[in-house]
Amino acid sequence: MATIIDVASLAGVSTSTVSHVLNETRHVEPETKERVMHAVKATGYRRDVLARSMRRARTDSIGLVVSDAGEPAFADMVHGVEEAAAQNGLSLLLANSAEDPARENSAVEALLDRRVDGLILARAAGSHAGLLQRIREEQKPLVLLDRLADLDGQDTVDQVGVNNHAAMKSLVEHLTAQGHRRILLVSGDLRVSSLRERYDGFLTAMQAQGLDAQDALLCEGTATAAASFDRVRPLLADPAERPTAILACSTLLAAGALRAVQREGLRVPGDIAFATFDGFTYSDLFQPQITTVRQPAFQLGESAVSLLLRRLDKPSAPPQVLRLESRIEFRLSTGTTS
Amino acid sequence: MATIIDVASLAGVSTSTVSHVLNETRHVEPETKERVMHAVKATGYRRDVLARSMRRARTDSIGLVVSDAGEPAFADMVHGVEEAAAQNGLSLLLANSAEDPARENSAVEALLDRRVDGLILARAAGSHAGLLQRIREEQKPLVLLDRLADLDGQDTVDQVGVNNHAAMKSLVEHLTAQGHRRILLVSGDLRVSSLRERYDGFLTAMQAQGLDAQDALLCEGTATAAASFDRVRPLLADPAERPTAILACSTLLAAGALRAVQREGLRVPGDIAFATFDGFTYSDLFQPQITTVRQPAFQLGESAVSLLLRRLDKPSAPPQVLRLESRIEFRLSTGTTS
DNA sequence: CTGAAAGCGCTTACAG
DNA sequence: CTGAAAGCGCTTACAG
Repeated sequence: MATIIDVASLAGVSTSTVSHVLNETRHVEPETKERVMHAVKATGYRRDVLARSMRRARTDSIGLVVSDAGEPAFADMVHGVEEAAAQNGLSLLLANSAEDPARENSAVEALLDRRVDGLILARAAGSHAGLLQRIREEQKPLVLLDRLADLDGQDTVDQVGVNNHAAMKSLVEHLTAQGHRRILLVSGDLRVSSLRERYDGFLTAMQAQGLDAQDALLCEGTATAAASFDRVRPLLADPAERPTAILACSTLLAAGALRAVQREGLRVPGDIAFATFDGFTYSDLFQPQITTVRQPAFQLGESAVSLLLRRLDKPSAPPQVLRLESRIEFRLSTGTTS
Repeated sequence: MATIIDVASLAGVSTSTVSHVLNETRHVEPETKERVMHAVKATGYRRDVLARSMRRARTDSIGLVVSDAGEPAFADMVHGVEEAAAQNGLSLLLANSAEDPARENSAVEALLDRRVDGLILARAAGSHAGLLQRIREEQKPLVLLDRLADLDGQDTVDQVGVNNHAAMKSLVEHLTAQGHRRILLVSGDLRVSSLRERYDGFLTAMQAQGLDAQDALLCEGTATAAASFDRVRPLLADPAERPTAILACSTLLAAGALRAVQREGLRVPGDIAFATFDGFTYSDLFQPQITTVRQPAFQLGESAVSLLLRRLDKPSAPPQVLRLESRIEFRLSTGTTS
């Protein structure tokens, strides 16, 4: 491989000049510049990214750690991040914590070791409190994605998520407008900020409708489809007691709850209404057609990169919290009996 | 940040010794070794990955370029690659070509520039012929994933995909056993090896059943759900002429075809049978329940990393072609009328 | 068993 | 407008 020395000697200039031409970092006589560019072509020279990064503050790469690479919503976020990164000439280093805080920590350390210019994190449930502190002490630009930090009023970190409260409010209003009073919320692991927000939003919205928490059935802490199934099924047994609507806070939880509904021989929406966050692919093609709060996952990823670029540009700018709007796809599962 | 010099002087040894202790690359007196390790702790020293990579042949990173990061099957492959890479201490650089050969080329160049130890490629439809040649001339270890190369009998590159022929054969036999003769194949872009294999497998299997190509309806070249819809719908209009079964070769194609079926007011499987490759999430929870050839996408990703590691270990080993088996989920969409 | 020193391929003050 | 040279933080022959 040709080095900058080869180019310099072929062009009859110093390596400084070659470097400055390549980086456009100081004025070079047009004629000299052209000689350099010719030498670059002739030698097939390609700048060594590693050597370059070692000298500069930047590596032109960013790191992304997601909590569950297997979930479609996160896959879409990854997609969005990749797209935006590539468009800005940044390479993307991807890691998956699989909801394991220890893996999350080592993934972050590996990325810090590789000197990524910045980090985007969709943290694991139960993410270690020290992690953000650690990244801060490394002074590494950071953007939280989807799973945000509750920084007691202080926005000390850039974040982008969806407006869970608003979406939940619309959903609850939609259900109560149709007479539903006993609504089962399958809320999942409340250490996850997005799930916590949906949970809080639910309670607030119910209260606003004059329904207190007594009216609500709450399944907290369920983290898997199997757990969701196990928790939901017993609640459906007694026709007099059972909820008239189920609201699942993630795809996994929805899958478990829906299976419970089917195992109990109930029909959606005939016997029970059903809605979910995130949801299933191509919902409109299948029965039951399920009302779904669809996150703009791809855009979340893109926005995370935007925030990061802004932070790289202006390290001291005030932190920004972005809330994108989810779109609610109303379908027959919460409509009148078909 | 502490450097190796800080560690060396604190331990009272040379940087060589520190380096050798850290890399376990030559014998060091136990006592000396301990002094070094203490100094490492005391200084909070972390080896600079960039400087290290510059001196060594390896960067402990691999590059993955997928053709469509938005597709669930590819997302699962990414997941599998990440998992296996992390387990082997490799960082993963991810890029998406979005089925654009030009983007694919620049993604590969970016990864080569970053000196990844090896590349895993799920190539774009219409991938430039020169790409593999280019990677070979860089002598960069390469594994093809899912979208394999037809190397006229010569296996000159490591590859891992699924056994498309066998899966297609089972599917066709399943359909013909139920009396289907007019089967519509929505086959997609035949430049994509996996789709080509499914197409070829279909023709072979039909022939083996004594059905010639005349009996088959073939939709080639459709690359999107919309194209699939447009091509399929007219074929369903005439009850006397229409196929009795539809076989889609990807999720996207299935979505378009299924929409066409529904728009024509046909019922699955009452009016027409339906099966697909890849398919939809949680198919068992929804109607119609669609018979699906499920790729072991995660394992494909893992296997690609295995092949790459093997290649890194033994650069001159004979290339290996891995074919994993797909699992066919038989469901009501190809069963008797429900 | 260990060290002094060259060198990987760049960037960037410093000097003119 | 350009160049000589230091230096980024390591690894690794070479030497003893």
